[in-house]
Amino acid sequence: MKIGAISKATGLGIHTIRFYEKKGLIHRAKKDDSGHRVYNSKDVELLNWIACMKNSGMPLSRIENYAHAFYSDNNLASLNILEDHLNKLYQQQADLQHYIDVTSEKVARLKKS
Amino acid sequence: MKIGAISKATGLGIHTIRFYEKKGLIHRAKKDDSGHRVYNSKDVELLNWIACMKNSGMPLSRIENYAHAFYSDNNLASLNILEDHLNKLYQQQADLQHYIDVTSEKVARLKKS
DNA sequence: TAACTACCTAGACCATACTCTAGGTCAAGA
DNA sequence: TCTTGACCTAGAGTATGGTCTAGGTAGTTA
Repeated sequence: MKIGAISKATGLGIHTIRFYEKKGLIHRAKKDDSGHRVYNSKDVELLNWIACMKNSGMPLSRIENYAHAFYSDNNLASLNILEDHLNKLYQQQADLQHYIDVTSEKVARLKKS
Repeated sequence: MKIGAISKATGLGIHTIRFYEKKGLIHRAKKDDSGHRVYNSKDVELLNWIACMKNSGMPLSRIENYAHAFYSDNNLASLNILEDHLNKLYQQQADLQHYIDVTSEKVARLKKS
């Protein structure tokens, strides 16, 4: 699987994947005889997780921690990071609920006036 | 009320408030005899809303639309923007729930292994 | 063989949203 | 009067996260 294929599989752009590699977010991919990057299903799995975490607002610096744990096959470390992430998502959920409440209230007030 | 006071009142930095003014997000403030910006309670209200919308992920370009409606005292326009914003918040809520589900599942799986 | 496509590298460029600096004014307190 | 602190302007610098360009290689297709 080359970069174009994994790009399609994960929804991340080719430039973005190379950018993540350059940043150290993902490991330097193995290259085939032509010097083209080669990916496997584990890479797809990781990049899909990266996309998921990114979309839920995790900064790349934190995603990098998760990626390191993922590569080290250190389930405990991965678990810690994911639980931490989950807590952040719950916090986000609470904040979001607050913004929804405040905004709904304002909408209701405007509708009455 | 000068810029330092409104900064404390809204939690936005002094530089940030001047930056918002420069961007056209908020109106150019009136100046006193010393050339210092003067704010009133309506400005506090708007800046608090801006902070709220910003924290819930609205880009400044969209916040600007709301600010224009706010200044024009056009309740209908404000209402439209706020309802639109509310819909985006609900969408965010659904997305967030999805990320929570997926992450919880992964956490549960890791705990079993 | 020529064109076409996907890939490569290094590095420039972009958008967003600040954040700070330099150099200066002004009013009040010691 | 001198110093301190809050303010001013214009513009430079920073952080994040991409996105694109130039110039080139390699394999496949007409």
